[in-house]
Amino acid sequence: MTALSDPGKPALPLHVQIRRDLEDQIRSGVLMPGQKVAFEHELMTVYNCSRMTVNKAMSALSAAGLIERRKRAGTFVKLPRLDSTVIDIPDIQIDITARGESYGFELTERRVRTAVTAKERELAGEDGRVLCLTGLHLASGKPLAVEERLINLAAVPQAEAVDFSHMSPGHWLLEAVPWTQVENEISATEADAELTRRLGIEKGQACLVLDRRTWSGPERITTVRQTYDGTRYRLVAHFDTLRRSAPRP
Amino acid sequence: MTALSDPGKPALPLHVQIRRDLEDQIRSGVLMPGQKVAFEHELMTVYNCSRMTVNKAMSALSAAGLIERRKRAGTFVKLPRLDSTVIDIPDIQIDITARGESYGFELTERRVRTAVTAKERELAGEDGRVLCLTGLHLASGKPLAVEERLINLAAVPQAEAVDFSHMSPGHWLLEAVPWTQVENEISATEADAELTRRLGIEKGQACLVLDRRTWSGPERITTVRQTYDGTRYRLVAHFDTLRRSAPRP
DNA sequence: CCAATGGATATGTCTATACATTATCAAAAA
DNA sequence: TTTTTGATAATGTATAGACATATCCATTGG
Repeated sequence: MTALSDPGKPALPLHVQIRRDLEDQIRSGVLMPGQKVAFEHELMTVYNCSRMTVNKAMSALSAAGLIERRKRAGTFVKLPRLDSTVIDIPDIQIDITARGESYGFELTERRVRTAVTAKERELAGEDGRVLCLTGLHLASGKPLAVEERLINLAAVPQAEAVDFSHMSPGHWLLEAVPWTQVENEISATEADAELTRRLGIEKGQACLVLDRRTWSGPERITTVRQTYDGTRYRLVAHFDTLRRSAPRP
Repeated sequence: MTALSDPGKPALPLHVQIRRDLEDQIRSGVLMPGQKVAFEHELMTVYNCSRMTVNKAMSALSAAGLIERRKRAGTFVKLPRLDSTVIDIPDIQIDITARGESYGFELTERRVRTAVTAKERELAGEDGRVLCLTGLHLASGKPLAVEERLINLAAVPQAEAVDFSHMSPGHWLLEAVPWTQVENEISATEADAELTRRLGIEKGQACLVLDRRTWSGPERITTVRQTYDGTRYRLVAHFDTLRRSAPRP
């Protein structure tokens, strides 16, 4: 067995290597925002490769928003903007189990009805049928979040036959019905009487609210509001500019 | 003047056109998650171009996470995951003016001190000097958010000379000191006595909290907590899977 | 002194080709 | 039947060259 290449380094493609090198220089501060990056023909000689290979690396960084390229002038590290960063909003069940707690779901109410409220009609249209589910997400046995969900039965007819009494509808939907678009909204609210009772928290406590609407193509799938106990759980968003670029292995 | 090409359509590059077409098909539901996308050689004949051009379009979509490519098998629309979506968290000043309200900042407290608390030491290190600013963001003259900020004077010495009495420190920093990394955290809290007084809201009201830490290369720049009035302002996050792909003009 | 012009240059796009890599499928061997 | 083997087909990577496009910069003309 001759070791032609280190098995730990499975011969990373050259354009990936170039991209990584530049990324590292930006991340470490060797290349600061506004500073000029080497020309393509310079990197060509450094890496001893063709311009297309350098171009592929640079184009990827440009698409990721890390650098800016101007004809004749050259390439520069981009001044980052504070908007458009990446955030993780995981499925609540996955999130809870990931932090080592046991997950449970408890269905409180289940109704099938014709769309009447504005919210329901936005989802299912005039006279569409809607599955209304209300339940509780439990972390280590304790209530963590209240969920109020509407499912468009025209788009997901098989949902009507599913027993959600101990299964997270969101988790089921995630696997059963692939979506193509999502809209989320994060807000804060004060716990009203009902939240107080259902989450077992004090009246008036701050809660984090996550509203989510999903589509599958042109069709609306579901609308959900998850209200979290603000003290026990924080909908933590952890992000980082360079994550816009491809993740490392 | 012969109209070789519509001036409204400035001859979009072919690989961009191909990417857009596929994006549109995914967005509209013509191509559903899991479904097979045409082979490269098929798109070659459709668009009458070389394989490299098709490959560029497909690679971009793959990098954006919209499709999955498997050798020999082909290309498929990816099943979306609920995490890692794109969110806009704009600078508060820009955000307020963008929604047509007038913006104002009012400095409440300004101190230069040696790092003593854990938070300060995390920013400036042992015995580092820190600029502590506390202020109020005003939208249309009314308090909207309280800001508590620490600036690492070792990294940003020029901040000590700046008059922040009516200027948002965050906005100044954004232009004065380019950063390379950010970490954010969103949480909810109940308004305590001080928040109640400073924001002019009722005691116990729910507030949205945004904690942010920025780096410039290996160096820490600033730590800030912005606490928003939960009723008047919602830190609204609006996102969409396909935004991972490049934005449209 | 300022404006217009044009050349030089770096990036953008595209082609045609080559070979590498890998998963699939079918035929051959056990 | 099960396993192995090998051909095949798809993507992945890389090349060299060509032309397009935008813009910086110096030279020229007013």
